[in-house]
Amino acid sequence: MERDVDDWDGDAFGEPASDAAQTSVHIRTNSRRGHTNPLDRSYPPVNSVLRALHVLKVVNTKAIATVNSIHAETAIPRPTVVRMLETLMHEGYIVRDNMCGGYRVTGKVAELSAGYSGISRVIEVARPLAIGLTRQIKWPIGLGEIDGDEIEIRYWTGTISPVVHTNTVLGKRPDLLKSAMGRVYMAFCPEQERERQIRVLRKRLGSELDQVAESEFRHMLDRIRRSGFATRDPKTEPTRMTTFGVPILDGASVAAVMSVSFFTSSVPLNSVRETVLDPLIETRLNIEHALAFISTRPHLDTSLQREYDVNL
Amino acid sequence: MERDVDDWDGDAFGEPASDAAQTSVHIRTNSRRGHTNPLDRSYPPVNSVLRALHVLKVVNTKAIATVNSIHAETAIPRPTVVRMLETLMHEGYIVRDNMCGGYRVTGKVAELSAGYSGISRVIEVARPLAIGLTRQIKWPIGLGEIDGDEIEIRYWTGTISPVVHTNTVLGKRPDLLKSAMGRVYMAFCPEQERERQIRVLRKRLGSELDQVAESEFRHMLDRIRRSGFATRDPKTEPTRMTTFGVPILDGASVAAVMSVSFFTSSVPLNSVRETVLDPLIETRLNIEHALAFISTRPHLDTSLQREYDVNL
DNA sequence: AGCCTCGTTTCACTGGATGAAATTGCTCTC
DNA sequence: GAGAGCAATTTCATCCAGTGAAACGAGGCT
Repeated sequence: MERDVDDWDGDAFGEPASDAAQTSVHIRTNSRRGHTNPLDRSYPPVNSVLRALHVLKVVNTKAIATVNSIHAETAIPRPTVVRMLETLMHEGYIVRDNMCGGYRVTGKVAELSAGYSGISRVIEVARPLAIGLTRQIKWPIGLGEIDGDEIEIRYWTGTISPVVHTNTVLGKRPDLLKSAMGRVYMAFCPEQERERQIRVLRKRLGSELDQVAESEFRHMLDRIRRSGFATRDPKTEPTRMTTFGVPILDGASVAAVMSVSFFTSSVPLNSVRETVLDPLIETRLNIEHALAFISTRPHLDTSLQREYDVNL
Repeated sequence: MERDVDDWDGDAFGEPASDAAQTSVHIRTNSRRGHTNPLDRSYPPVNSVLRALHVLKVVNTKAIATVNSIHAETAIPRPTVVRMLETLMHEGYIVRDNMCGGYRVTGKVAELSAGYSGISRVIEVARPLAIGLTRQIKWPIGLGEIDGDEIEIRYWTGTISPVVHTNTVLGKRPDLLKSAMGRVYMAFCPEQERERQIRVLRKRLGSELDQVAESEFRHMLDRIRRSGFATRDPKTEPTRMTTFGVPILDGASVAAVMSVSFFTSSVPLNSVRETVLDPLIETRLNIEHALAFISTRPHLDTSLQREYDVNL
């Protein structure tokens, strides 16, 4: 489809249109400047795919669905409804069952939504807040998650930060000992997980992590828990920058970790707390509130909905 | 595709092939005899739909997916991968985000699997057990769920019962006062729900449910809770048959209700317990165990999986 | 038995889906 | 900074996959 900046209302996504978007410059998926336009497309949608998804959605809203009831609700011709159903049956997401008198979804549909329970959900919630914070303080925000014995950085607002000219940090894997994200994860993760990770560190580092070093590390973690944030070891690269990290907690688990980096020389020491750290902590709290909200709101559960006594 | 009975291994579904299936007779979705063959198809699967589902499944398995990583895992050509991704973006299930360096699923994917949480899940678990019971005792088994102020029958093995020649009971809506399913629901549902349903009954029946009748009803529910099963009021149709109902509990909630019906005159009174009721109760316990098992088993959660310390 | 509804099957039609090739943009190394 | 390599996107000729009206058959209801 032809790209038209007027089709995109920046305010609809809680963020003003960037210069790049306003001038209809297409931002690629791996672009390091600007941000992708949610309405950008290279192709028209594939019609049969739209239909199959529509049929699947409708079958999910009914206990038992029939060809006729799906046709009535979707306006798709009956032979096409049958074709879509049989394609979904082929993949195991739906079964046809005359003992039910229709079609129903199977447990296998879980694989079509399982990915949302992880970092995708945190990013979806955190994204507008992180973008807002970068617009406010200029410095880039990162989001990462534990992956084995390292943190993997999954999100970074550096593409819209006016002070960022460096390469990306997406995909980078900061360690658990010296990085801000790693340290804050170790401080706030469940104790059993922390002990397990420390055993892994002992095994990997050998004499580099002797009893004295380990004791110092544990005391550092205590201080981080009390203060609520971690700092990257200043002897590690990039040495001209400071990085703070805070946890994103979802209940008792560390759903993600968040960081901010800035040139040490460009922020007066006595105002770091006010201009960088406190806004970071406030954004963390907002993200956690939003996560808690979507965890407790009523989910789409048709049986619950139908049991309500409707008083008109 | 051409139907070939040899392609279907009845044992794979825990049930022997019926005569109808063995002779390749096609059983329709609304057929009242025999059972549908899971491998029966009128059309070949739609290729673009298969690809889109495959792409969606793969994106769900990754935190952040790229065109190249999806191509590597699916063997789908890159332009086609982009086409499928953009179709899924069109429906809101996936977003492209250069701040993540790739594509990720959104919370909207929940609507592709939400339907499984209800009666579909109970039927999926209960189906082989109910079929086994009908094969054992000959009589048809029904499964229903509460829908507003009535039970809706969602499943019935009458299509394979050798003693059933009547019309179907699928879609029938037995009431909460006199039917076996309704009474057992009222006995075992949470107290708040029971009181709400009784208020609805008072409103609807007026003087037909005076204080004496209501008190008798409550005492009956007490007896049903103690005995573990309900019986249909013998004065209601079909009068020549007896129906027993038991609850299917999932935790504290009544996930479904299950019933068996038989000709009263064809089962000696002194052997009803042994030949009909006890097998029904045993099947109920097996279904509940299976439901509990799938509720607690580890779900597909990629972040949890990746955190395990792999000791090779 | 007759009529209506639902589910399935047929098959002529055509434009939508395809993917190799080209192009463009990004990453990494020296 | 330059250049090679890789990733993402775009182009467009091709053709058969997806379509759905019509027909058919099975099931429901009176």
